[in-house]
Amino acid sequence: MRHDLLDLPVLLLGAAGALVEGINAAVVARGFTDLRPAHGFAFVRLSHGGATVVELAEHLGVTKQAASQMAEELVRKGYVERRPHPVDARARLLVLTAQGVACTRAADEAAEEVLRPWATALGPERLAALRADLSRLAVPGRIRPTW
Amino acid sequence: MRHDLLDLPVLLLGAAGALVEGINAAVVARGFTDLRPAHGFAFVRLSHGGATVVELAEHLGVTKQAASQMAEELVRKGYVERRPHPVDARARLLVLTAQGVACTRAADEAAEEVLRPWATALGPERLAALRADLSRLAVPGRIRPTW
DNA sequence: CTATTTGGTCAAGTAGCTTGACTACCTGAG
DNA sequence: CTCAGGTAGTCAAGCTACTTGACCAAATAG
Repeated sequence: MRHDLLDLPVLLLGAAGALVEGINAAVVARGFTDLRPAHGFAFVRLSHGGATVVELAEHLGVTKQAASQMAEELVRKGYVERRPHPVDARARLLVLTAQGVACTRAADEAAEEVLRPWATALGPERLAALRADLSRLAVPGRIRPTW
Repeated sequence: MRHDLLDLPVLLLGAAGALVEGINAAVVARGFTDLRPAHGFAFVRLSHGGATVVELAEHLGVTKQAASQMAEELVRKGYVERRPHPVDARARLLVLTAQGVACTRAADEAAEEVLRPWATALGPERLAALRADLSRLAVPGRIRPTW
């Protein structure tokens, strides 16, 4: 292994951080000023048929209490709705409201916008190769950036 | 732009997170059990001739008060030493102790160890290409993962 | 039916940051 | 030189997103 690969962690972190910051800034610029990146990660999980608090907690890598608090916040801000769970009377299904769906659309646009300069800098084929290589690393997928 | 590029943020975040977690776990396994990844980022800045509190704060992307608190913690734990600044009597130069240097060596070994499976999965040339592409993105370099 | 597990919330505590205020020292204009 | 303003660092207090612990209600196992 080449020794200068050791700065790969820094590069990876920088790229990921810039991406997250950029997307969040673009989402805020679109009027969703009361959201953090962590909320976006929650939206990702909720946007496919909803999820329970426990499922959200697992997705975010936090305790169910923390997930419950975030859910409460998102409900209060109008992005999420609590519905009775279809098969489990204890559980409640968290689903996005119309405002929540609008926010995810804005986030998609923001992501594309932030990625555009990357595509022009690297060329589309190199960027696609980057994505392919990263996807082959079989990353476990835990999203929990609170270091 | 291909539409499946939109999962690049998730991939990038996952890869960066896995790397940071892996390196930190390996460092902890080598006996440095009282350190977080954020301390590693501080060591990166201090390992080249030391730095002042303000310089450390800029590197970490936090306030000088936060950097001062971390410096105090690292001094207390024996990784860092405060020396009078050679040209500015207000400032104090933070430098790594022998223990701090040993920890950075352990972190280098840990990074190599964590990257090894990546090299075998992608092949050395693809990994090098990955690094090259990332470095061309001109990432500002702010390391501040507290979202 | 009872015993255990599971989904969710309430409550209190904590770690790592923030803003604000202050001292000591440096720097530049006159 | 003096002195006004800027800078390095610390102390203090406050905030926020998390944590652990306790608890209830509903599901599930025996």
